[in-house]
Amino acid sequence: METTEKALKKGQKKYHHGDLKGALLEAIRTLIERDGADGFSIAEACRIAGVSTAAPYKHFSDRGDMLRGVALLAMERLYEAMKQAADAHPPGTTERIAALGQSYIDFARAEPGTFRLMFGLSEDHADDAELTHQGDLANALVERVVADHLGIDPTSDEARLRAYALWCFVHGHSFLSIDGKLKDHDIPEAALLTLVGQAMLPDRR
Amino acid sequence: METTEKALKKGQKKYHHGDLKGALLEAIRTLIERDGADGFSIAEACRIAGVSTAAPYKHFSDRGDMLRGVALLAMERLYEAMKQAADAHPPGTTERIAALGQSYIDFARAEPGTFRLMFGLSEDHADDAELTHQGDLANALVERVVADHLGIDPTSDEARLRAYALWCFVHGHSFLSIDGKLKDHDIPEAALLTLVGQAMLPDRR
DNA sequence: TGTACATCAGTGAACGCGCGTTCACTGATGTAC
DNA sequence: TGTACATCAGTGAACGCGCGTTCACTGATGTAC
Repeated sequence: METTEKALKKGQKKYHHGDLKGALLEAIRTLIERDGADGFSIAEACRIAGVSTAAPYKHFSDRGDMLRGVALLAMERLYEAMKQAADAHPPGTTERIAALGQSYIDFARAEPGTFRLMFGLSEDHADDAELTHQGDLANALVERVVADHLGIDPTSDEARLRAYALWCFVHGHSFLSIDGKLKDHDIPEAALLTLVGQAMLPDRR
Repeated sequence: METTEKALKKGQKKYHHGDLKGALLEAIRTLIERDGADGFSIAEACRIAGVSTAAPYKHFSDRGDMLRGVALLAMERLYEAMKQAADAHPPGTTERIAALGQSYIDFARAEPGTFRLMFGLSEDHADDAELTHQGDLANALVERVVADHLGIDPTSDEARLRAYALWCFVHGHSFLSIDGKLKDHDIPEAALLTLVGQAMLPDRR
């Protein structure tokens, strides 16, 4: 490790990469943003990471496994962003709901290719435990925030229904936005979030 | 034409296909449902249609043009389905809003691959006149139905905002549904549509 | 009604391409003694 | 502290593959006369 760091500092090439898995995931993510999840190639990711095309197979079983890795990391990041957004406002406020939705929309806009991957991957990895778990976390967070807002039980049918309705709306807007369907609409986003938040989740302050 | 029909009835192979363009579009649509828009291959569509791999280029400029053709037809069909759903109920009723939304959701579920194509195609064909026009038609329909429901001007900001909000919701639910994110949710769809319809578009009967 | 002809929707063979994956290998690393 | 060694993350060359697209061509069609 000592030796590795020295070599790094001197800028020498080293036989062992140090964090090839992380570097590949980042390279693939970049390529996905440029070419889409179906357009990226392992060969190009290897070129970016500066390794041979056989190297990734020490860390991933195949192409699908690489995409899965990118999607899982992205879901973790999305969850963190949503959590921070919600925590930034007190429970029961329209601002909290709006911030939660906005964090989701912002993520989709910042990484549209990765965002599409996260949801398009489903068919191949429908019963992947880690992906499912990460999705459940985000879903539970929305249900908790919505239930807090309405002052009801997070596990009640109403909380789950309203949380899902909110998610649908935010998800749909995110997709329409990154797919360019919003261009000629000039819809004010703040007004949109306020309308939905207040219509479906009446403020109880 | 006479000769062609005779040949058809006798089941003979004929040099000229008759409607190769239509047959290819249908073959491609089938493959898109099986393999996704990025997964379909021209070669396989040709095998299905029973022609050589060079034949499609008499009708389409390239691969992208073929996808564009499928998307355009699909958008026309979706628009017709939405129109029929709306026309089946009197203006101002919650049923009309619900039926309009349901027709959209049903289309997504019936042809998920094609549905994804219609919205994922945007980047390459952002300024395609026909695709844009077809999209505008559907959007105007939603705005008209929403405005009728609320008894307001379809071109008003409020009508456009509420129509877009409704679209977001239905679009998001459609995607989450076909991406399998609904599996563990067991959300009752009727309750969902009613909640959203009544919350965002109060019934004025 | 019959014939000559222009049109153009098809053929089928070929092309170059970059891909995902595998293979036997090499050499840096950390550890046991 | 020095050495022998197991480990395993890397190499680089090769593979077979199916793809999208192009080409000169062929032959069915409809039309002008």
